[in-house]
Amino acid sequence: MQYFVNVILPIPLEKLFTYSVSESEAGILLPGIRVAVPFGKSKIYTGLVHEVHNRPPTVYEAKEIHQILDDIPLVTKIQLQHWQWIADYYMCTIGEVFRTAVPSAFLLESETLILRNKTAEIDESDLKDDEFLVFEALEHQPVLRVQEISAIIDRKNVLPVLERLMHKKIINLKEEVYEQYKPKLIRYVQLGAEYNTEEALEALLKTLSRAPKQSQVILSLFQLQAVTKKPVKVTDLETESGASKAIIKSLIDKNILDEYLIRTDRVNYEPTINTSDIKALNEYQQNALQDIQKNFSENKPTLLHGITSSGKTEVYVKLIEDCIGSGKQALYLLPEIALTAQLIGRLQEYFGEKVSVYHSKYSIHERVEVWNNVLQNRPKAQIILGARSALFMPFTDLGLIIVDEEHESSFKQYDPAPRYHARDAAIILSNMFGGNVLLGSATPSVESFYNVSQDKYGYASIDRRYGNVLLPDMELVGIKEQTRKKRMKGHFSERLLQEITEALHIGEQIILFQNRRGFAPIVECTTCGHSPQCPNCDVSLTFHQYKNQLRCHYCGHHTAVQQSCMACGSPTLDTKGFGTEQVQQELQKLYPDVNVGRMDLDTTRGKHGYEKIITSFENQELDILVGTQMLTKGLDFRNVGLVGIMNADTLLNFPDYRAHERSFQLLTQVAGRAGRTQKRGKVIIQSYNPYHQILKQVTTSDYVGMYNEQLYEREQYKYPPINRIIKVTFKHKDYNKLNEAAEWFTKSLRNIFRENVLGPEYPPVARIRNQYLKHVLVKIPKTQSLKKTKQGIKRIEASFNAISAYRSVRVIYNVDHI
DNA sequence: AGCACGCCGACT
DNA sequence: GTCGGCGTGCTC
Repeated sequence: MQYFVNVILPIPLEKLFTYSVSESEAGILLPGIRVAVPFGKSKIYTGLVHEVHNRPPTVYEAKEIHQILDDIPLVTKIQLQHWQWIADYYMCTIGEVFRTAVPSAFLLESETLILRNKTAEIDESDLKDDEFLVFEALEHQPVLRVQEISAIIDRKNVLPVLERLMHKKIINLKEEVYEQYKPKLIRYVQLGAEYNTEEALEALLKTLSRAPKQSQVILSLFQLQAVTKKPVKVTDLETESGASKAIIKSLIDKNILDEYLIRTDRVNYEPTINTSDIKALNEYQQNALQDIQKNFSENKPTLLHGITSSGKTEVYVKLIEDCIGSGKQALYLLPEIALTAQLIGRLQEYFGEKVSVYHSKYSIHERVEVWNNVLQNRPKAQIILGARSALFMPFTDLGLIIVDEEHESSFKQYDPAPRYHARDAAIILSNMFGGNVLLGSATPSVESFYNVSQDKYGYASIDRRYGNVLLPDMELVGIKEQTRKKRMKGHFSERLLQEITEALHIGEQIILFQNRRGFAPIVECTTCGHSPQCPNCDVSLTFHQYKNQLRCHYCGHHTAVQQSCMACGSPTLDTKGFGTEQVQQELQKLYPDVNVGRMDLDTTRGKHGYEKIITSFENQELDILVGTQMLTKGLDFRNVGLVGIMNADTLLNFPDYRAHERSFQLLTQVAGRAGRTQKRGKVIIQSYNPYHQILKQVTTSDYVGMYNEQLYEREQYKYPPINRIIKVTFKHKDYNKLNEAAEWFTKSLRNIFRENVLGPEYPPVARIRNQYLKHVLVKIPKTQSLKKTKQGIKRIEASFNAISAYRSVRVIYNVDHI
């Protein structure tokens, strides 16, 4: 009897790959165990066992697996099912899901190592120059990597050289597979065993009397041990004694100190946090909770519609408590940016060590540890708090998923595949466990509210702010007239400045929102009208004053700012539009004594980027915070009295059927940052068109009005949630080829789907990173089978790929594109 | 996706 | 002549 495994590889190929295994291996292997397998001529990949079977492939000889990497499955059966759903629904391969779902440390890579072959006789004169260089390098270093060889002989293609050396029996090649994950070891020290007696110790101190630094280290060690009775970390000893690493090392070398290593968890929390009791819910929260529980008893996903600062988190906490009380795991999903120390701290306050955090700013090692803790259903990972990718944790008994800020578009992954929506995928996952899902938002997505109206989701609401704080007072300020009459100071209306001065005067903090980073999006020559463009993308370069650079926000290209026009040489350059940098600068000029901070992509790089800014604003080291939409994501500042929106028009005029919905959500969310305590907050919205319907709906908090209007429009134009959409993107560096290919594909689509095919159309930015783009939209009416539609599209793709001229054009599907 | 193989221009 | 450029096809 022969044995085989079907393996998922982390590549965008539809099929699984079959490898042969021995009988004993077949006895060990289970779906979800990783295996290292040879793939192609020389690579070794990490694959995931999908099935163990006895059916030999008919048209090819199966290769043998290289190695088994786990003794128990790393991925659960439910996960594999869930992955398959994602792959089918979002039109990608299960391999692509595999790639994003597991921490990258689980995907081993192979690397070719070059070793010296000691057995053969070498005739050095027989070697060519480059061969000699490699030979010589191997005399000094036992192992070389391909990359290093490439550097030594200063050439990209090293294979011919290596082949010749192999032939001359000078080197051996070895495929090294290595685990990227290494347990974290902490170095501890203790006094050497021979100094355990008092006499020996005294003698030691005496000998060290002429080495004051060293004896200080010993004394510090005693002090530390006296305090804690626990093993002493080398790092602690360093800080306590003030001695350098070298001094401690010399003591270790002399065997006066013993060094030893202990394996630790990276994801430990300081156990100093006192878990506090969960706050009692007020009447409105209590009602909402009851509604939710009623829907949960029918296993219905439920939307919690609670206005900003109505205390949704307390309701979540209560539900989590119930969930973990019954021994199940809970998942709390948030948009990436809202995952701040603030919220993590708040949950830890209630649940202590049971909370683990998982998101992209955590290192690959930390992610592996959280993964293992969840897989083993350890108490410390009973509650997972994370961004959309936390959905892929290997839960064994998931009772509850909370999707907070449900309307956030960042729950939908845009690039690369799988282009999944974490909210929707969460509902599917929860179904597989028979658990419950709660979607929370102050401004629910039109989709979710529609699903409530269709009785697909349950509904609960809180329409009172916590502590009965009033919703902020919102004021629209038209700036068209003021601009014309030159009565604006920079981008500030008199009204806004008045309120800022007032707020500063009474010591309140201010948030100013401008949804564009940098200083100005366009630099223009006043003489010839030329403006610098990105060489790789079809966009103008954004001026960043702070670095005196022109930057492309699509590909990252940047150049220094030119003093005169590149086209005509005229020195009169002007900027158009404005971003957060400019707002910050203008403020600084208007209020020289005030501390103005800025929060956007440029100031929040790095693992603790957000936290630094948020903390200093919280601690009131900053009086005014200027920022992009990052500011809207669930931050809770106590002392903000005024929120200013610099220019609402850029949001409203976005060329997208969702622009109005999104503007409503964004503006409502920013406005909600004002006045979270007793005093009523103030919001000023500047706009060229203050009579815009959406702005009116924002100021009157008319969510239902916005929803009805949007639904009417979407019905008219057949957009979601009435219809489903699949966006097909074509991508190629050759403009003409792209057009031809897109035209061909669209024509075929139109043959089947008729008027429900839109395009092909260039996106607003038609070229990114030297690749031209074209979009086609396929609308799918309620009555049309989604599955059949996808099959139809896939069939067209198959014939498309059969045309050799088109094959190199990338086709990208985005199901339910936002 | 990688990554080899294969066929063409520009340089030691 | 070699080197590396990119188009093409395959991977159990």
